[in-house]
Amino acid sequence: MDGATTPARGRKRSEQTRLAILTAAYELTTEVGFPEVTVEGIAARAGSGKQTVYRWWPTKADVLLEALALKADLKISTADRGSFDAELDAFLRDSAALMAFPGVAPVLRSLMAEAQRDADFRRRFQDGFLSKRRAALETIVERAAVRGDKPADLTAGFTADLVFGLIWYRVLATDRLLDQADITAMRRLLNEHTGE
Amino acid sequence: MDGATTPARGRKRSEQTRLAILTAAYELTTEVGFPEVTVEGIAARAGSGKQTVYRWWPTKADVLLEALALKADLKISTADRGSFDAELDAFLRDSAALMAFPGVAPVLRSLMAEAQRDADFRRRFQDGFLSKRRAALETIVERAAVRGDKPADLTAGFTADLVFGLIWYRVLATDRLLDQADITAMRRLLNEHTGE
Amino acid sequence: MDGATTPARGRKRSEQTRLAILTAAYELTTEVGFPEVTVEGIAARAGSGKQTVYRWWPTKADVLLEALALKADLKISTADRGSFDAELDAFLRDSAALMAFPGVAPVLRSLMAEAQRDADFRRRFQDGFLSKRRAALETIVERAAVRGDKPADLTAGFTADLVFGLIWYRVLATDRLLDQADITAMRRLLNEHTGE
Amino acid sequence: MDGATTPARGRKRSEQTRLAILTAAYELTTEVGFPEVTVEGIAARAGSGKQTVYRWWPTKADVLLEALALKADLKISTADRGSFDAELDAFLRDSAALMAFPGVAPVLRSLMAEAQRDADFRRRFQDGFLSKRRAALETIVERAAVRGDKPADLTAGFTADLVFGLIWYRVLATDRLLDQADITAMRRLLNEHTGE
DNA sequence: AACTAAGCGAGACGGTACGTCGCGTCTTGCA
DNA sequence: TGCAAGACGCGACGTACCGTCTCGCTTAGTT
Repeated sequence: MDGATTPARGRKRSEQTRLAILTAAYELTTEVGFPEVTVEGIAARAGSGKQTVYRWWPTKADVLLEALALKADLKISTADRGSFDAELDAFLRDSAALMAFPGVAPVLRSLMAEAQRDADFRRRFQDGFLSKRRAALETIVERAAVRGDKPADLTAGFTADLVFGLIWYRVLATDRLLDQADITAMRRLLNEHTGE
Repeated sequence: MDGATTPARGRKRSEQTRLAILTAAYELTTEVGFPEVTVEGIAARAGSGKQTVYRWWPTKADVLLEALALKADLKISTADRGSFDAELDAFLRDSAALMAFPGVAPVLRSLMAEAQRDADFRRRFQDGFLSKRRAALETIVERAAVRGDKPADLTAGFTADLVFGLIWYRVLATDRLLDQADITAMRRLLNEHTGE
Repeated sequence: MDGATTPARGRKRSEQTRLAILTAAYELTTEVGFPEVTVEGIAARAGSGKQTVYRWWPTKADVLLEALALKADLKISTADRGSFDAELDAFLRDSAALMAFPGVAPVLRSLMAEAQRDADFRRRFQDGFLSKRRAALETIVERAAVRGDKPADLTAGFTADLVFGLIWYRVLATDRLLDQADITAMRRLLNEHTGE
Repeated sequence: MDGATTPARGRKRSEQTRLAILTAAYELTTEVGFPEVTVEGIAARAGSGKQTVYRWWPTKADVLLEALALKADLKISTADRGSFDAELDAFLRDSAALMAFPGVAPVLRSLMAEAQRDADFRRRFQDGFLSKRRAALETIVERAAVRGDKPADLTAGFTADLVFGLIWYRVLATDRLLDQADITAMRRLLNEHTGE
């Protein structure tokens, strides 16, 4: 119900243009870097008018946030793997793989940067990206709690802060991404006193 | 010795102007937020010319980086407190206090954001801020290793990534700062298997 | 035919803004003098953006050159009056009247000065103003030649140099404009040996 | 008397620096054109400080006005040659020669342009250059009046306006200098009705 | 088939800040 | 006191994008 939202008169939104804009934004960002990307530049490369960009996205960061979903596989498996450690391992591997996907790390760094500058986008970035990933990890921790193999004194929230803290700090403040050693160290740290 | 530096001809740099610019930049940032701060605005409030700002700092972020040292006490105690846990506790308290200092959290968020946009500033931010704090924490971990109360399988680098990851992720991605519970949780996590 | 000109897409140029800019430029020049006029000032008074000025005119001198055509009647009568002397008289009176029109003398002095500084504007000033007036005077001389009452050994070009030389030298190097005595002297000089 | 004007204490003005500045100004003007010449540029080329330029000359145009006297022979012969025509001929040849001297025409055009922009310099340019040459020509005309071979109805002033008008209009508004034909035409014009 | 919305590419518009340039003034230390 | 060096306050430059606003055209329903 509530389907009475005006029966959609006039010309329909062009899906082709939408994709052209998202692609242009993503490519431009990888080529010249986010700060050099302009709405004018996106529109020019996409062969669209500026107005068309502004009609559907409030800022260029929002274009990129949507482009990310188009370009990279953002799905994280939260399937039950029998043990907390196995699921944590899968989660960390998935996250590392996402970061290693071409163009993803620079885009995410730019979006996190933009979230510091624009409070409105910050909220959209949290809702559209950050909290989805957080929810996945918290699901794993909570399932471990039910199952009984969760480290005794870790809350889901603190665990998420730790894990995402590591991932983000690496990409934002250092020039290294997560490697196998990091994943191993994190698993050992979070598992060692499980049974205590 | 070392006398090869030109004997300083011409008018000397005005220390008064330097302080006025740093103060103006810091105040403006707390008042209107970093993105709204302009070099023109800084110069206007400081009663200086734009050129004077550009003569000594490459970007407004660099002004703010230097202003931070002026406004906030950036010293972290790395004094030997007898145990790893005591020193970690002091470090975390110091860090939490710094973040809670008026204006510091917004400024640091802005500088980290800027470091994502400007590769040159990124390096200056790392050298002038990030690596100094990292070095302090690594000192603590290494002293613990010598002393023998360091958690067995933690390297200094990974420990730093974990600790700073938590601190930065909190301020960048959430709206909460470190509290006593976080400090306790982190200490317990890093100490529990010390003797194992 | 001649339809090869692109069919004019996008928003059209605002005639209202064009007039506002021309008027602002002319008024500012009479109020504070050409060197104190800035493109910023013109745009501000016209209520336009600087870019709009730069989009249509290469320099502030070009704005003024066009404003001149708007503000002052630049038409010179070259109608056949029966005799060279009568037409020369009319031409000199018209020229003196133009120079006496409010604001015109300062504007023309400024444009001639600018033509010395900027070789590109020099050409536009010649094409858009100087050679038009020259052509008018040369028309008069050539008609006199046909009619037979032209001073024997004066070419059209030299006559133009003499007449415009007098007019311009007066306004540029002295502080007096042409008066009736000057017009009489010039007519006598150029007519006396007509029949010889 | 009045010799009590302080016996000149302190270091004396450096004649070497004065010449270096005048030469630098003249050369720069011929090389890059007056508008591109800056006081900073003059000082840099002369190996002096900006302050030294400002101490002795109010504007760069004044430097150039003085440099002109240094670089070009500004003397005009007003010697009695027996007839008005002979003296006029000499005057016109001298003037044409001056204009043809390397660098002089561009410099004079620039100074005349500057005189339109700066009322104070205008006066100094008139006193230091224009009226000197005018005086020379008026001397010739007045001597002719005494001698009795002056064109009957020409005043000295109007004659000067005509002659200088021609010379200046040519250099300011056209791209041709005076040639032999012009001199001949002018002589014929001003002499033909001498005996009437 | 005609009418009425909307979407669209194009591009002009009012703004605002950029980073640079040159102005003319003011130390600073040496001659 | 003159001078070279050079920092300073100031203000305009011409450019780049911002986000908004026509403009004429295209694409769909709705009458």
